[in-house]
Amino acid sequence: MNDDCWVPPTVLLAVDLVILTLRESQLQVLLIERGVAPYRGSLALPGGFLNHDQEDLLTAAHRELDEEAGLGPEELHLEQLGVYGTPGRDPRGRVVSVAYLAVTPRLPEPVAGTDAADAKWTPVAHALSDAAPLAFDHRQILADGVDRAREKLERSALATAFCGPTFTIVELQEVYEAVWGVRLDPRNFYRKVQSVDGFIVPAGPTRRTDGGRPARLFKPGPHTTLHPPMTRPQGPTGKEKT
Amino acid sequence: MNDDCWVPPTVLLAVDLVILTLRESQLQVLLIERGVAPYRGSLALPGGFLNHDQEDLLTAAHRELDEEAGLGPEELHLEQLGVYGTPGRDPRGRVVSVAYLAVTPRLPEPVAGTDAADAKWTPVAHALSDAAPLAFDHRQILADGVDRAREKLERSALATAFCGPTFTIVELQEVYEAVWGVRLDPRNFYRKVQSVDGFIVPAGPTRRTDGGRPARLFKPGPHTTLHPPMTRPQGPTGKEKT
DNA sequence: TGAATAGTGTCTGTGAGACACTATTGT
DNA sequence: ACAATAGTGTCTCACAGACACTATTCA
Repeated sequence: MNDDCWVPPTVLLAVDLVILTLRESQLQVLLIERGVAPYRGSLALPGGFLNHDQEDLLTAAHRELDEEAGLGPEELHLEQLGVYGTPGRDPRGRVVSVAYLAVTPRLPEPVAGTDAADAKWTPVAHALSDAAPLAFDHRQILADGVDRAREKLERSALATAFCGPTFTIVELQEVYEAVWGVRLDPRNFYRKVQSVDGFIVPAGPTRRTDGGRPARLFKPGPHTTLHPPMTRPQGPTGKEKT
Repeated sequence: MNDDCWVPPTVLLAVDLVILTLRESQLQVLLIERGVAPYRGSLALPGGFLNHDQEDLLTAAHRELDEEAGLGPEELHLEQLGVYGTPGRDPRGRVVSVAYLAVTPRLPEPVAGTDAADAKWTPVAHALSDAAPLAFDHRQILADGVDRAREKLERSALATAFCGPTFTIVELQEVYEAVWGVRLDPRNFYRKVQSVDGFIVPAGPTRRTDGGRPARLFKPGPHTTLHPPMTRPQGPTGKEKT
């Protein structure tokens, strides 16, 4: 089957980042407008090729995160999402891309003067719609990333990664509502989230709001996996397979 | 940051397969004994490099599955597990490997006369122990694969992929017990599994056993996601993070 | 005082787990 | 008849969801 002189083919390796945050109660993703061909002018996920032959994948992801979004590696949730390597997905040749999922609490204005200052926060619903066709197969990658985030909210403390160092329970609820695309009962959520062992712990006193009773502040607890898990109402949001 | 003449580095791309099955009520994995350096003589997951420049990743995984395990693509659960690309993981150079998880119901004897006839079913517990050091980072890949399987048993109909076209409920229970490493109450499991909508449906009459009442036969139902999910007893099996 | 938001009490239905019990086979 | 395995009934406890109610702030 193999020639004696057969050598395995090589491919170009890239990383792509799905960077999610919550802005204006909406799930948003960081997109950049491509300045070079291919797909020049289209929106795309931040990403790029490995810098050199010995660069680790996760290191490369962090480097791109810093270059294109100005976000350092401190306390930033970063998780491998999958590999996208269909031949023809990139017109430049055989490019295999490793996608990473990142979640950030911060609300920096459209990212300061960085390498790619044309980075824009975009509502996920819009980025996935037909109105804004993304470059390459980035729409699929984004969809997979959002799906992953939805699942991880159930069994992990990922939701706190959307919030600042301290947060109110209502803020946490907004994360669940935005990512899952559902409405939750505040009273039941209030007790449920506190009954999960090690999920959140009280932090400091209270925070004033628009004119109601001030809310208690919490910070992430010691556990990253939730027992019992948060239960997502079965709804039209999660794609059901028949 | 980039030279004008900078070109992105290329890497070698491989696929590795975690092929799980149930034999003698144990979760077992298909391993091959390497005939060539590096790690000659060690046990390793089946896998190999891309055949050519335009081969799709999933296609390559199916090809290796066929070559090394004699398993065709028919009705075989195959799912991307992750990418393993740490520099130095392969002494031959920069090799990035895409791992796939496969689950098979069949119990072919140690695989017929195929390309790699030294493929062996090995209990996962043994393969993960220090007694049988696997080549490369395959121990980590295997551990990740088993973890993924454990999670998927909860929310998907993956368990039926371990069984033949028809199966009894006790057989299905043995899958859960072996993969999760727990004991379940047969009576509660019996009703639970039937209450999950579209998980399993009756098939044919009954199957005789060693000397008790014959069991009804079932086959996989139309749904691949389980509502509500099967609940795994919290135990020392699933790694808890603190 | 009233609007607004935070937080509590309590009921009800569903489902998990425990386990006594019945049903159907081989020897 | 008895052992062995399949399948049913039923109780109890925990928890999700619904929702009335209390608490604390600002205007």
